[in-house]
Amino acid sequence: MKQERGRRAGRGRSAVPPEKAGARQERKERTRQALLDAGLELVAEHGFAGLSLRQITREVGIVPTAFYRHFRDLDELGLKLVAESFGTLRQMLRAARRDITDYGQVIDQSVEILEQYVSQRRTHFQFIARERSSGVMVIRQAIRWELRLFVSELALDLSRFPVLSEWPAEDLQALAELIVNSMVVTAEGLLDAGSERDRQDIVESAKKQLRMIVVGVANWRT
Amino acid sequence: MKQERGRRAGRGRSAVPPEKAGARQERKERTRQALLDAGLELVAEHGFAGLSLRQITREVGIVPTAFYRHFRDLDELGLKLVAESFGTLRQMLRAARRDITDYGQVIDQSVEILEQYVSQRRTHFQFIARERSSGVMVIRQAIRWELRLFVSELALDLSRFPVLSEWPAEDLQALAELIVNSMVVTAEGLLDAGSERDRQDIVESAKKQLRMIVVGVANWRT
DNA sequence: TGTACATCAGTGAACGCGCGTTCACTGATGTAC
DNA sequence: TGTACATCAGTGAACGCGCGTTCACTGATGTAC
Repeated sequence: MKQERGRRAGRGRSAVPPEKAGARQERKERTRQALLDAGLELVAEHGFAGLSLRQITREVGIVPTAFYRHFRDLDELGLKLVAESFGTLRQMLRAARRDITDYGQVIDQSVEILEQYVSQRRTHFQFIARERSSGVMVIRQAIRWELRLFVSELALDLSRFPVLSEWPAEDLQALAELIVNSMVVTAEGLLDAGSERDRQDIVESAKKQLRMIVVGVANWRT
Repeated sequence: MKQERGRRAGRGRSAVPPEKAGARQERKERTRQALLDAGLELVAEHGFAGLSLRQITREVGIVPTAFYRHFRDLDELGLKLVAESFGTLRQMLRAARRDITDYGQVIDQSVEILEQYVSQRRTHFQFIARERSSGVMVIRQAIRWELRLFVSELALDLSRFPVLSEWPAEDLQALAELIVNSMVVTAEGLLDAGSERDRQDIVESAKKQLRMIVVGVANWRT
């Protein structure tokens, strides 16, 4: 997490590493990403409202004032984290489109993909789950907006299923919302799961819930 | 929100109001409730993590140090707010048990009761929705725990429906979870709704989703 | 009913702390000739 | 290839601010006689 530069800070006159190689721009980009990573990590611990600029720069190993070379303020960093996190969500949706071929196993496979992504990109899911309802207005609104887009994208995917191809847009939207909400709650559960047993219970419950929804869908008349 | 005492603070030597009537205990209780109310109000604005003891006491009109006469720290006040908020949720569940008699209208009536409670006890719902996923561990855990209890209570209610009386406990639990999650998300939506139009869309979508779930339930085989 | 003492909710001064932000700076990297 | 100047990521001192918490206090209310 910390850059090697960090350990050197405060020793010599300058914190810039002596190695000649690498463009200035590249190093700036590396620092910027380190700030984003540290921010994400700290949000997972204390929530965005509990985040401090000094804490982030301390983690990265630069002086607090250097933060302003990369972001106007904490909110700007937060919005970048929103974008980054939804990038991961979309990646997951693409993986689902790609990997789910057998419609008979669509539920099990969906939940497994979710499980895999939650464990691999833990902090992104944590960020969205936490800040979706947080007290920091600008972040909350950005997440709500992205989530609405995400629901629409899923609704489009769903319309490709034979059973759903004739459904009115409203119904598809409501269904996609129901699924996304269940997925978000499942992800939150997985993030908080204390044991392997917890994890399996949550996965089983999520599958059961999706199955109920699918049974509802199969028998639905608008 | 402010007690009349508040406006007098800082004028005379003592902030205690001159009126003789009322036991000391009663006045203490009034201050305590004023602290809880002010806390709830401020959480709705900035989230619990953005709450400050000084802000609360300023709102109530007492000096910061007097806070300690009522609560050990902010967390203790927060936990009281969790209890208070779930009191409202249980009251709503009782209202549903009492008022829903026609099973044909169970969905419309449930959503209407939710709508009514959300608008009447706005801050309690806001508190639960916000802090359920917040970065403040002790509050988050308390809410999770209460929410799990609440799901079990609903599962018990559901088991009284003829269609569900033969369901295994696991399935009932999963169904109750699905319903509670949808309700929580619906409540969050209602809290954020900007216009009457928004509100109606959310209500319609919630009803549609519950109907899908009910159709699923009617055709369910474990 | 009156008096002497105990209780305790609220006071106000004081503290040390971490915060975000400003500012003039430094020195390695980049560029023009 | 060498020199002179520009750029700019990171520095470090300084600021004012609101915070939680401590402490000894005050004076209205409560109680015992």
